[in-house]
Amino acid sequence: MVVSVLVEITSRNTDKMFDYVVPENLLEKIKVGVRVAVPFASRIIQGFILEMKEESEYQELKELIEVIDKDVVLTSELLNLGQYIKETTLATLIQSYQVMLPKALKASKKRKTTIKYERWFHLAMDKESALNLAKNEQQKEIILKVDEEGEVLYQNLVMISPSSVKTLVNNGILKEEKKECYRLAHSNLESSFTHLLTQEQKQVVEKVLTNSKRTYLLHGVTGSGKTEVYMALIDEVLKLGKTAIVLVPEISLTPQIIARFRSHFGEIIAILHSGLSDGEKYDEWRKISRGEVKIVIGARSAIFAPLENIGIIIIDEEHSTTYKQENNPRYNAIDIALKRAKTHQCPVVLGSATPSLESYARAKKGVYQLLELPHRVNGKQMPKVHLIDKGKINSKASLYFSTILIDAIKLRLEKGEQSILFLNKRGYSSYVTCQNCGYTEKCPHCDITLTYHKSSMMLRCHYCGYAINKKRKCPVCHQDSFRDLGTGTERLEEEIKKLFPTARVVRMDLDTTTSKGAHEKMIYAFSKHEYDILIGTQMIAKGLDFPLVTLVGVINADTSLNIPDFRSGEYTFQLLNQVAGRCGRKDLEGEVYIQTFNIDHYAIKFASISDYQNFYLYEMNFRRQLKYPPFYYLTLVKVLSKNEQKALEISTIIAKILRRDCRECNVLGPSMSNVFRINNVYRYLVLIKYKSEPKLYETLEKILNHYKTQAEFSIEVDFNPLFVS
DNA sequence: AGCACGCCGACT
DNA sequence: GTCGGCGTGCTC
Repeated sequence: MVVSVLVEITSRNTDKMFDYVVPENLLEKIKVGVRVAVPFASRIIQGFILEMKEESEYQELKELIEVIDKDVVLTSELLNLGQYIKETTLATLIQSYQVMLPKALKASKKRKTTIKYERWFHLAMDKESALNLAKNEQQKEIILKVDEEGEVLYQNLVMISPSSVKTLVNNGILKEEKKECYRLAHSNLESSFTHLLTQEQKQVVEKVLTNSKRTYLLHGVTGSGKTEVYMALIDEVLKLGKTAIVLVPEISLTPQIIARFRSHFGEIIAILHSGLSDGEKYDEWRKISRGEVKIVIGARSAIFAPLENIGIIIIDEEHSTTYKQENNPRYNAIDIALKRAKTHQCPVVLGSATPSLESYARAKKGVYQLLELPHRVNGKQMPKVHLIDKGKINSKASLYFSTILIDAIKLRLEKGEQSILFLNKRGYSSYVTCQNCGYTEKCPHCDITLTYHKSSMMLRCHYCGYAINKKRKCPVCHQDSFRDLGTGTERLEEEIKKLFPTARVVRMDLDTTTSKGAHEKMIYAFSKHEYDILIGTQMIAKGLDFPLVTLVGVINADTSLNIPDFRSGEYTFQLLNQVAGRCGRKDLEGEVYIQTFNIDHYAIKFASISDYQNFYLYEMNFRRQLKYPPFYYLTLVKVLSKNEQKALEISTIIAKILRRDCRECNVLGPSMSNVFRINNVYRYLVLIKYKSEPKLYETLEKILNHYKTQAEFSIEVDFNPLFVS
């Protein structure tokens, strides 16, 4: 017997099958989809069995060394899915498989994450004989305890005497048994979820149930109760004996959401999120793989959960950019969902208050079926939004807050209500500039200014992590005239504390949430009204639900508007909508204040009146004129090199080949990327626009294979990229 | 990816 | 004369 093995080496050069002879003693263990150890060149490596056959064309076969798994890790569905990922993203096949599995199942030189075992002890004989054999009081105590409970964990015996336990086992009185166990810290949050659906929600659920092979776009305003709809749908799916996958953006996978699902569905859920350790993720994965759970909730990669018999796939906040993986394989979880749904003949529900233009356009064309939840469940109007022209702010109290916003916060403090202040920039200041000579502190490895973090007195590069202590004097003119320009959340916090010395303020951004559980603790404390004001970045925009929040302030709506990307308007609209949706969710009315220099910008205007329809029409018109998605497809080719000339040279050649071989494409560039140098690597971009281009994949694959042995530069291909700078 | 093989410069 | 630099090419 011969097996074809895909070796676990991340290189285009080795991304093919290698055949091995199966020795007699392993014949019983081999299966397609298990991991094996094989000799490869002069070492031993891991790989996956992808095929079994009687003979090989290759003459000098080596022998398989070991079969690692007892159970299949890549089911036949996942094997096909990996092929699909490779074909649609041009990643290597091995990358496509690796992305579907937990880290614990990946080959690595470092210490491996393994299955955790518990040590259980029981009596090897009856109580009386055991007691007769006992040599001392401690041994007797242990025997009595074990007899009483039948079976006892090691942890509960060591406190009596670890050495006695050992002796009893050695003398054959106690018997030890190792049992596999799962490590998972259970959330102890209670949930007040009530199960009654509104008429609107019921209709949506019924529509999905009538045709279970479609893709649905659920367009529901913030607070319209999309989660209740998801849960009701899953209830129905479970009744049919089927399973469900729910994807949510990582940052909205809050303890609140988890608690809601847990209290409704109990133990049949597996939850996959970045807060889990590798071991915990592996445990959750095994529960899924063994069919011990029926529902999987998780971020992007949960779409690969090895569930059987899937009855529905739900993708919440479907417009979220987190569903696209930004490194190889550059897949989009929505595409994977559609592919898996086809295999399982089940519906996909894409939910959002602000659907991506691509999805909404598909719904309008009838590719997806549109479902709408236009009202909030509490019967309340959407919060009132006030636009504040930053050009006209002349508040004496503060540089960053308009008087009207300060008054609004003050009012909330007096009424004992909570406020959320949003600023999409962390740190203290985004530039440190010398007022005397104009020198600005920049990262030595990247083309970017350094951000000042006051708490650590350091300047940091947000691209490569470079950090230095802040200097007192300008290194160029030696004057003591550094100024901090541009405001981040850190300075905002300082300012708020100055303005409202008695207010209890908490700041949530990447800097304050790195330690494990910090994020959870802050949310919990804020929900218990231990704070009056929550200041934060992007991470507070999604999913949070606090009944006492009646004010949302957007300090600077222009940060997302100014990113150099054709989707900046769409991102701004989505962000403002989401942030605004954080208030007025229960009985109290909410108000939103948005400070901006672009008070007439369409994205801000339409967001302020929650007018998705007109935003969509306006944005579509712009996309049509400039030949952007959803009217045209995009593919982005990046050429990276430490050698600036080389990057230019290769990207120029690639653009030329594409212009020659893909005549139906519009090839733009090469151009320098927005941040030209990151970590001393230069990047050139070639952007391809097309309605249909039959030869594009083939051409790009040829280019990748042609240059696969090159070490001086690398080429990255991104189909349907979300960021093109 | 890693490692061997291979062909040219500075050393015990 | 040898040690070792990293360029090229192969791995069932």
